[in-house]
Amino acid sequence: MKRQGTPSATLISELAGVSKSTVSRALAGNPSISEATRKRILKIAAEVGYEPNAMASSLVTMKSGVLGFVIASMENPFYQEHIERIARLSAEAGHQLMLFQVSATGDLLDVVPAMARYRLRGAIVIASVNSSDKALEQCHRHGIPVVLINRLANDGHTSSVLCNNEAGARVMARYLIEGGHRRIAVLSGREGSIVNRDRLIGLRAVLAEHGLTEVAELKGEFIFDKAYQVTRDYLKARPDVDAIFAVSDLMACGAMDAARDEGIRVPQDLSIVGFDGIRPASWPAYRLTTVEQPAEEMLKRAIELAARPDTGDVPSAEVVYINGRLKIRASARKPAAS
Amino acid sequence: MKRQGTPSATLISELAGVSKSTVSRALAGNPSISEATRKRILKIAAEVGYEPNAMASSLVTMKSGVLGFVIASMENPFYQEHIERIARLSAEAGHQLMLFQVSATGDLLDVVPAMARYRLRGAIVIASVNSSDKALEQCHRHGIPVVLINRLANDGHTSSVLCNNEAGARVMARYLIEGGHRRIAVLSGREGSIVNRDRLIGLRAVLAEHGLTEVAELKGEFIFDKAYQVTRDYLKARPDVDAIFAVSDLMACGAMDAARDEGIRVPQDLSIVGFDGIRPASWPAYRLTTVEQPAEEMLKRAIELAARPDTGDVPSAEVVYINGRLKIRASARKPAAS
DNA sequence: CTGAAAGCGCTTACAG
DNA sequence: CTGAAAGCGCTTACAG
Repeated sequence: MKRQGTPSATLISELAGVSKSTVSRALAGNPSISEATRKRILKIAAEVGYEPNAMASSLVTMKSGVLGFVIASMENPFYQEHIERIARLSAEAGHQLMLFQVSATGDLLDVVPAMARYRLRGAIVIASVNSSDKALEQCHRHGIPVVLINRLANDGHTSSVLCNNEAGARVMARYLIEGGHRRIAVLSGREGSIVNRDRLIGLRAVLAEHGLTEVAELKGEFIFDKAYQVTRDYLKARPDVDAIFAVSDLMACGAMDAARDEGIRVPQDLSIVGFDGIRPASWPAYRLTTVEQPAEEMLKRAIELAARPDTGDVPSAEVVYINGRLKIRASARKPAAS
Repeated sequence: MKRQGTPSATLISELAGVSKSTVSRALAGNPSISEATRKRILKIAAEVGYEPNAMASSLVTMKSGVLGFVIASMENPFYQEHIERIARLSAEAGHQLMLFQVSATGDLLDVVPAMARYRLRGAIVIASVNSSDKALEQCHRHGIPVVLINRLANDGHTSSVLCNNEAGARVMARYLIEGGHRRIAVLSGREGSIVNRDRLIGLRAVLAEHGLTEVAELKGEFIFDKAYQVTRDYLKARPDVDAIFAVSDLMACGAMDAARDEGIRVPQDLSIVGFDGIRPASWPAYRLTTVEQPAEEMLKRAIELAARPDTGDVPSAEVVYINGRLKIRASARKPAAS
């Protein structure tokens, strides 16, 4: 009368007339079990709908199949768009994904206790969540490898996967120059963000090679409305500007809307480019020329690093950069065909 | 030499010189523990960074604090945008969220085994994942209450939370009529979708009250590109149409882009409205008049239903409808001020 | 107010 | 090829 709820290995073993050790082995595909018994056990398990309790397994094996994915309340749709992708990739790699959300003003530290309670195999943290050294150190103490997306840590044990933001910005800057643009303004993101920093560095390096500097820095803070407003204010005075290099697609879209509302044609009067590869950037309203982050590869690598088998000896942190890809659409004047 | 890894209750008990029962009680806030011992235990626990193993707890308490969130690879950004919201709401309700992703051509059935292995407390399934009767029945057998978002099941145990799509469509239709629109085309979604069905029903009911029917049905299948193309083809012939009622914001944005590319001004020449409340709909490129789904309330209710305490006796399925809200922006001609 | 014991559902040496 | 036993880290009656 005990087993009224979910079937357990014990139930199957009774039904099959074997020990629960055998049931466990049969379901795990242990080759030491005879074909006949395995078949019988599998059949019975299927009939009663038995699935081994993952919590119990992980308790005894001392390893978890659960990866944490830490997100922040974010304005940038880039990560939102890839949530399915990371869920799919984790599943393919044999892991489950558990979501942790930290508020815009919070810190990774807020969710470390929960992460620890679930004894995560590893965790992936997106750039927009504040990750204090203390939080990172606690993760390490809890034995949870963490990998940061588009962000760097300087402790010895936190890995990072980044789009090669500087290189991508260089490619874009060169494209702009080849297109004949000389007076380039930059629409920048939040200070202190490594994404913002590296993309600016890339742009400025190329400008410098050509004896140029940006004609203006508009501070969009990675926020759509802010980007719209600051761009609109800037354009109102009809400045002598060729192109706006936005540090993110979201801001580029805001800038394009500002131009439209000012009656400025893109790209005839002004080129606008972005970085990221968000969906709306491809819509006819924008047709944004941009550098696409290699999301699939980045996430795949992040999962590998987060789930890296625990080889006793300290696996030193890895930092991997993956190149983005220039996506030419219609928001920037193109180089003359050669 | 055993406890080298993550601290356990046993470690704390040794450090504090008490039994692990006491440790467990102290951390659970059991009032039978004296202030002094509790303080001491809490202090030690904090020092070594002890967090009780959630897997072990759920094993003995036989209850899980984990909710499943089942998503599909989807074109519609509506749910993507609310992933943070549901993560936050779950956390506030004391649950963790585990993500399950089923492919566009797959079925909920694909992830039921995984859901079962983790002995989920409950699961929330968004409209775009195919949920066969068989999948739903298996969830029931596994004791996992499932709640469907914007979709209905006809078995007796699956709950649903829906935006009141029909009522919302009625409100919008009336608004259009009051604005003087008489020749209204509809840009519809996928057949068989209850969202599509109910929104069409609402629209048509109001049209009928005014002796009208739609002047055309454009099939957008809930896909941006499709909506753009079908609308553009339709508008090319300069049909005599007042307004396009799009069954989703995403399609409305596609339709607006089509109008723009055809040189048709919105709303001067043509009104276009949507339904959902996605972010880009609020951007200056669109300024879309729409009906916003009450996502916060819907998700909150869904979480409550999915986490409903298991009261032995079968909790019959609940179906809750929540009204959307008309959001007036600039994509539709407004009724004359009265 | 606290502890010893049993048990949740598994896996894995250790025997045979 | 299979089983009995121990144990993963907890919680919870049951005693005291």
